[in-house]
Amino acid sequence: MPVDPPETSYAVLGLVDKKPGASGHELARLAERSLAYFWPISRTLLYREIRRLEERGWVRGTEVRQERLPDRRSYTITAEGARVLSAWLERPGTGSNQFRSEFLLRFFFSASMSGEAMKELLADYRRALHTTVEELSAVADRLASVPGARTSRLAALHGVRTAQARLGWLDEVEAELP
Amino acid sequence: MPVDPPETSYAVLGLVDKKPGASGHELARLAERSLAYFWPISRTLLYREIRRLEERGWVRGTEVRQERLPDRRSYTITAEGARVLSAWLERPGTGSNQFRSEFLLRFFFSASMSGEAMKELLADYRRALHTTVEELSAVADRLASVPGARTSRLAALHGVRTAQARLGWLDEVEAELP
DNA sequence: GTTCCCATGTAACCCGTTACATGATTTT
DNA sequence: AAAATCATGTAACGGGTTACATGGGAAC
Repeated sequence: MPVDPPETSYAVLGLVDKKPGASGHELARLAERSLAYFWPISRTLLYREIRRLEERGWVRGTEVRQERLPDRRSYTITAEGARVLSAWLERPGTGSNQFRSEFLLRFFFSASMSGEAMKELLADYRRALHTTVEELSAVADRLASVPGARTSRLAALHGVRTAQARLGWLDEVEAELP
Repeated sequence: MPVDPPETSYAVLGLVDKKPGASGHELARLAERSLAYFWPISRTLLYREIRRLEERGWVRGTEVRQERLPDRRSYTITAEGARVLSAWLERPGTGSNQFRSEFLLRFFFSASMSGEAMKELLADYRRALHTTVEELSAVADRLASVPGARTSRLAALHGVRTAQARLGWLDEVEAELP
């Protein structure tokens, strides 16, 4: 275990804090519906992080026997975990944004591409952006009527605005290309 | 060496193709000025990739003795490398976009943040976006007068439009928050 | 005399992904 | 009979980062 936990640890800690008593399975589903758009955490990684949080004493897990369903481990944040989470939130971040776009990589080298491949490249990107706009708009709309979900809704809106701007960029590009 | 090369291999291959005869050092600088915004490649990683491209026979490196400056290795794409690069460009991509925003992660959990920390979080983000807009606008402007740099210029513009949209989002957020 | 540029690497680390594994219960 | 849901993991891999290393020439 590294001395300095990765940001993902705080992400999972935050999830446990947000949904006390949740199981790994439930946290994974929550992550998939929320964090996934700006901080993806695969199921396997999430289980590993939970284990580490428990080792550090930031969350406590208790075995819960269930009748029909398989047994589950239920997690709650500890007092120390809450302190650590709060300290992380107050501390200014590094502002790191990692962004890797396969589309832009191909587009950057597209000079020697055939016209057909170029058209497909742009069309695929447009489709993907369109899907994003629809998905995230739906999320934002749903969250509009959920109390206490303001930042979640705004985070979704961040994705919507980003995708919309890129659709606009695509229009600019297609107007310019032959 | 894995059977299937990572996208970064093609990125470096593309760079060698774009700038024949360049050294690792030069390629690293080129990557820093161009790819870095949407496909960052650290210097160390780039040197490793070049070596692998050479092992695969996609680029050929020749030692160049220099007088005043240290010796350098100059790289050129091979016929097979050109075929592979072209095939990669024609082949439809997976459309993968990896995006991880430390800002959004903190923002998502900002419910329990102090007002001060919240203000700082937003201010930092605004500053970073502002810097991006200025940097990339300058790049795009410069490339406007460079022949054959259309896609490079448009790639920069993609970043500008994205950052502008996020600044607009910040306005929305600040209008809504107390 | 310190700092910047050229130039190329090695070593260690670890975060995150993918594939594999198991098994009961409920729904279609 | 098949597929989805609940539930939790292990193992292997590798892409990418960071720190460390060296050394000459030029510029300030």
